[in-house]
Amino acid sequence: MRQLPHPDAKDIQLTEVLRVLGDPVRLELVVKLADGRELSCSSAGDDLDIHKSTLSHHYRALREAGVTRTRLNGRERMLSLRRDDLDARFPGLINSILTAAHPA
Amino acid sequence: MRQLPHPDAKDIQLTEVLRVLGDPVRLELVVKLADGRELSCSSAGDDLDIHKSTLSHHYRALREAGVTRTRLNGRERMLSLRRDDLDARFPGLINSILTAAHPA
DNA sequence: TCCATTGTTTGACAACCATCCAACTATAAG
DNA sequence: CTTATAGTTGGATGGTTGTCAAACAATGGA
Repeated sequence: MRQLPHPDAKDIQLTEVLRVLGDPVRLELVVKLADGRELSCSSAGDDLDIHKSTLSHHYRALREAGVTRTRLNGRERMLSLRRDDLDARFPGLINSILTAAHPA
Repeated sequence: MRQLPHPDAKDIQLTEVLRVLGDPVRLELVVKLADGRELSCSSAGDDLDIHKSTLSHHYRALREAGVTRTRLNGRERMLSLRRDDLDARFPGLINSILTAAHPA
């Protein structure tokens, strides 16, 4: 498995995006990726008191919904937000969600 | 029961809104309310092939999440989208969701 | 008063979900 | 080669969810 499967941008489903983001843990993870950085799985979840396997399931849900992209990098997996793809498909959506979620 | 309980605008939670809208049936219902009309429960669900009790549960979920308002009117219940409240709390969110969901 | 209409509630049920734990894979480092 | 690191996978579990069906409540009309 050299690469992880990601849905094409055109196949990203709105209800899937909303469903996946309708979980506090996953929304928090996405907020952490909002600034465009790539984060490893461990650094993305390091201040959440959640078992690593649970986080792994969340990462998969986010990836399969098309919300995040996962890049293999040695023994790490770098997560990033698929902002361009999401913006192209659902203009303004991610922005307004992140604005709403951002405590500042 | 003269009035149904609705959350205050300030108590509407983002994850609840996203979770509730992350269901195809409920999203469809909200799309139908997008133009600002009030719809009775039966007219809102008349072209969906779903049992009326199931729809009733969806209506409650939408109302309790703060997405819709339900007004008692005789033996009907009139549904409407709480667009102002949602817009005030999460600027642009409902708009971008409706735009994304709109088939045209 | 009786009946039709509108919608809710309760129960049942299968499916799904978030979580933890233990075992596993794969890569990097020594 | 051996060990440590980064994540995943599969099982188990308890809780939630979407659905239908049947019974119920409330209103309006005949």
